[in-house]
Amino acid sequence: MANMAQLSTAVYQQLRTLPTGCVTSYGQLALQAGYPGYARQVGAILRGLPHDSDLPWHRVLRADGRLPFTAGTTEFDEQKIRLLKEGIQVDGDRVSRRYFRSCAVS
DNA sequence: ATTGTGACCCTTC
DNA sequence: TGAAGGGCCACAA
Repeated sequence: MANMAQLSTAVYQQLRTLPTGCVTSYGQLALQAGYPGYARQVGAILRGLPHDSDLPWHRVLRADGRLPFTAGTTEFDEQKIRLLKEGIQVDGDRVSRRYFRSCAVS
């Protein structure tokens, strides 16, 4: 089990540290927040974010690098635009893995 | 108590 | 690369 209240808090805090130009996955985010195995709940949390939130929700993708929304939907376009605006190359409905959290030099 | 439902993930072909 | 199958966990009905 887990206290969802602090899970969301931990997730918010963790997400806040994700630098511009970097992306991560739901699973990684959950892990870094201290809740391994809670990827789905992370999704549920982001789903509940107000549309005008300051948090970089768009930097969270699936583990395989694809966007979580079906191509064509407004949500999909919104996220894609935000990513491109940060200089993250989006190829169709996915992003190259090198953008994943090791923004550090390679 | 059971069942279905996700902005999910991983291992194996 | 990509599909399939199974695992995962909180929540609502």
